[in-house]
Amino acid sequence: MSKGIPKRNEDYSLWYNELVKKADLAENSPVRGCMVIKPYGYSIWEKMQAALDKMFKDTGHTNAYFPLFIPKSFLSKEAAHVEGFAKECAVVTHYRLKNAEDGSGVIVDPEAKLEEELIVRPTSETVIWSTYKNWIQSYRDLPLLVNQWANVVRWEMRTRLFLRTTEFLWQEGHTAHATRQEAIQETEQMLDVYAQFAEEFMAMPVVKGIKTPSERFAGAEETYCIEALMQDGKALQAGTSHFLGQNFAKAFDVTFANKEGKLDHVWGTSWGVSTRLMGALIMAHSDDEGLVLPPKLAPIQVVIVPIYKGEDSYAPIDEKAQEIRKALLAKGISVKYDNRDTHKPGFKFAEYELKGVPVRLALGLNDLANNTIEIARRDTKTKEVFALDGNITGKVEELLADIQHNIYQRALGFRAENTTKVDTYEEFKQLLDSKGGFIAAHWDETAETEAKIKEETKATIRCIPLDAEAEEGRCMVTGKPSKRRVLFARAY
RNA sequence: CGGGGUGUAGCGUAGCCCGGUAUCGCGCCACAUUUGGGAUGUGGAGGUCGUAGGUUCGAAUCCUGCCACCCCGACCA
Repeated sequence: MSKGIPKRNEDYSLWYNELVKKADLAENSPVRGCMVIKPYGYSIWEKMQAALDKMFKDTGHTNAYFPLFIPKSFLSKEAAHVEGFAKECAVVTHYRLKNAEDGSGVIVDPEAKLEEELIVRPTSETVIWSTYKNWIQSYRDLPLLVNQWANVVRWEMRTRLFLRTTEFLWQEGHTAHATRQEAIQETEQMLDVYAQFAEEFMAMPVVKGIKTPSERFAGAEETYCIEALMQDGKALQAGTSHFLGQNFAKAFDVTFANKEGKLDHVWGTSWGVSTRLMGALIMAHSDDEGLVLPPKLAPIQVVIVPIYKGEDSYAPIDEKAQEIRKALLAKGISVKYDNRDTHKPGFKFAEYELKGVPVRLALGLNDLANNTIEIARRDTKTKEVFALDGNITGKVEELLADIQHNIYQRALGFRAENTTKVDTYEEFKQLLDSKGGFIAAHWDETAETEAKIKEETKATIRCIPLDAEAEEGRCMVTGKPSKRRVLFARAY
């Protein structure tokens, strides 16, 4: 491992790419746009999964698994849906390889052509709704609350580790309801779950809002989202929850008999977050020394580094360190005791900073003599000497909680500083090119104006915030009346 | 998918213009001395120069196709 990573303020995207690789989160695979998620990176994803999965279960959902392949014909059932995904689908056309006759290797066997091509799922609405048709007959079968953890493939033109990969991991919830109102409530509930997860676990503040019609999910009647602000002033869509209306139910003819015995189409929702959250997590908190992980998602919450001179001094230090390690483990804290004698302490310090371990304990001969331990925290990079006759596990628990809180507050402060109200288009453009961030401005609610702004400034309407206050104003571009401000930003 | 750039050991690179089988640093292995912020010395291992062709007596070097990565556009979780 070479020393250091590029500086954030010199080249943000280079900093990001190098950090992902140097911190052992992921690397590129031989196939364009696909990544290998390395054990350390995957551990973080597993923690995210565990927390989200519990939240889904707590709100009444259960997991299931639907197939990777979708018959091509399914994609054409919901018009807007095809429109949205057709351009980025991977297609399976054959099922067999054979040795080339000239010995040059394997080739696709032309005789093994599929009658109907299979699409590698870009999302699962179509397979799932075609299945739901058989699962739902009566209002007694509703609501149907299912989630799946899966991989999906979207043939994106331009990819970036975690932020946009050809294949990515995600969860997709797909629910069916008897009434419009209930489906909308579900959509909103899951948006709240995402927002709560982002803020509580990722320590990342988000804005809850609604997408404009042009940014809406293909096949949805309404798309809700959570939007986060990254350190370079760009926005990142961190999760979406869609109210599908009866679109998919109609496309796949999913009906139910209501209490009056009348047939009606069911109302649907779908909602998802992906490994893109890893990118959000990295960009929300990390610095020039490496990752800064929120304690609630850090695979290693505490690292203990023994510092000794010669074999003789190791035994007593080891004994004390083991004792502390066990005490922390007993409190449910994940601890790594790094007693490798192949690396010096300074090397280890730098390495755990790169990997974002929230708390570091260093224990040496001086500490043994004084009955103390050195405690360093990653978020502020400060150190203190703690007397071991105090409650070390309590101290660490407190510190972990404080770090979690502190990085959230820091990100919240950053967002506040980088959210600006703007009333003129000139000011808007100027701000985008200087500090960026979220810009709250009036808009005339037309797709034309939205497109014009996007074309001229590359900024998009991230969302119409749910908590946007009613405020009479005039569209900054056309001067037409507007009832509230919407949130603009350049985005990932 | 269009424009630009890059690809040499695990990582970062020199060599390429002006063809003669590869430089340096980090890392790796062994031993010794080290260990409170990325250790030092000595010795050693590791490369079909992204890939497939072509030109040539000879290709990392020149030409062509392909693959991947980075940047800019169009597309997007």
